[in-house]
Amino acid sequence: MQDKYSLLRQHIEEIVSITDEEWHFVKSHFEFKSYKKHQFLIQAGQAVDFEYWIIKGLVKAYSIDDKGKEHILQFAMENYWVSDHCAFQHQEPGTIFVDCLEDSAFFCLSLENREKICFKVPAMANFFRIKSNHGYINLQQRILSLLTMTAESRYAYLLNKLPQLVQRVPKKLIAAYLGVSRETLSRFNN
Amino acid sequence: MQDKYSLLRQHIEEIVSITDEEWHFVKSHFEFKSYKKHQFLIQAGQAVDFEYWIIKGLVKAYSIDDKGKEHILQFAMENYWVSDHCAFQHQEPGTIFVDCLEDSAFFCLSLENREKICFKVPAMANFFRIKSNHGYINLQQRILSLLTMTAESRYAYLLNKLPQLVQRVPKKLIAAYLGVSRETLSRFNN
DNA sequence: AATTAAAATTGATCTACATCACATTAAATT
DNA sequence: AATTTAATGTGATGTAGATCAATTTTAATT
Repeated sequence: MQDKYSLLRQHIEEIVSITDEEWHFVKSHFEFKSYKKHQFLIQAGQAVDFEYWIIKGLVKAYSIDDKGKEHILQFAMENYWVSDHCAFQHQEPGTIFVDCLEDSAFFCLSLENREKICFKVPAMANFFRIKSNHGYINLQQRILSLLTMTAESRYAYLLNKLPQLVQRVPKKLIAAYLGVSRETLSRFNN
Repeated sequence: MQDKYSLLRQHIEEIVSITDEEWHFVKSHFEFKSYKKHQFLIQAGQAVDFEYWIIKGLVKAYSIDDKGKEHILQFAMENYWVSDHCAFQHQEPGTIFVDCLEDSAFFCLSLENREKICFKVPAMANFFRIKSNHGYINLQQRILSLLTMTAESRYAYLLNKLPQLVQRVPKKLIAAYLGVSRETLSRFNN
């Protein structure tokens, strides 16, 4: 049964162990969806129904400022989790956009279902705790990079850390992620 | 029994419910410590033994760049959690400093003890999961503020969000938190 | 209270990076 | 293959904020 569900179970069992019975329960709370390139998972102003675990594909999460400029909060690809976590958590209208840079497939988890599985299956509470902790650590490092590094060294750092991402994504989006204009990025090294 | 331990229990029970028995178990895994102003909880290059829950006081978590300049990752006061989470999680030498801006008191939790209580008391796994999630959301908002706002509007935003912090802390540290020089900060508004 | 040290202000100058404008190249779409 | 659309590159110029330097104000410490 090497179907798409088994990928999710593998992802979970890299962090915690769950029994077949628990997995059966957990599995039933996820919903599969797939989207084409350019389609939106989340739009500012609208309800945020899910957190998305990415089976396949690549998305960007971003906000648009008053001048219409795009600022990228996150790129998310296979095995990443993405949502407008703030709006999702508080069940408020979203403030950011999430759309697909490639055709993509997801397992979707509602807030209600997430809380159900976390309180019914303790291992899942630990799974999300540990995942969330890793996410927190990553964001702290990004904040430090924004405070301490020049745009050019942030670019060098990203090239080193996620070379495949820089290949997979137009440079103007890399610029919007690094907090630099695309013109300036284009003037950096090679 | 309105001692310092009851504050911690209150803090936990704002998020999840635990029985007296569970609390007894949890409580025994925390260690109380207090530090004077200017003392270090964590220093770059040294082991990071704990996560700290702040009972009383105020600390800053920061890194020092190659030019000796200080960049503040976090201010933490009563009811906040603070550590070098990255080093703590991986049990590696720290890369940041955490020191006290005021005389402070803490409950300290080792990694081993954190995992023990999370796997023994499911409610605690949920407590840390939910706390970590909130932290993640806050950091995302800070990243967006660094990407989208000018230094001046970041300052206005902070003044509005945490006015008491801005009172409690020298402005040059506020500058180091916002990612702006103290001279520039001093030229803003009122 | 006196002394020392730290914090905040203010001016002058410098620089990393933004913005604007337009040319070039590459990738979608018909 | 031809046409449209998006991505990238490059020069010229502008600006938010940095850095340097010196002064004033405020807070610690003896």
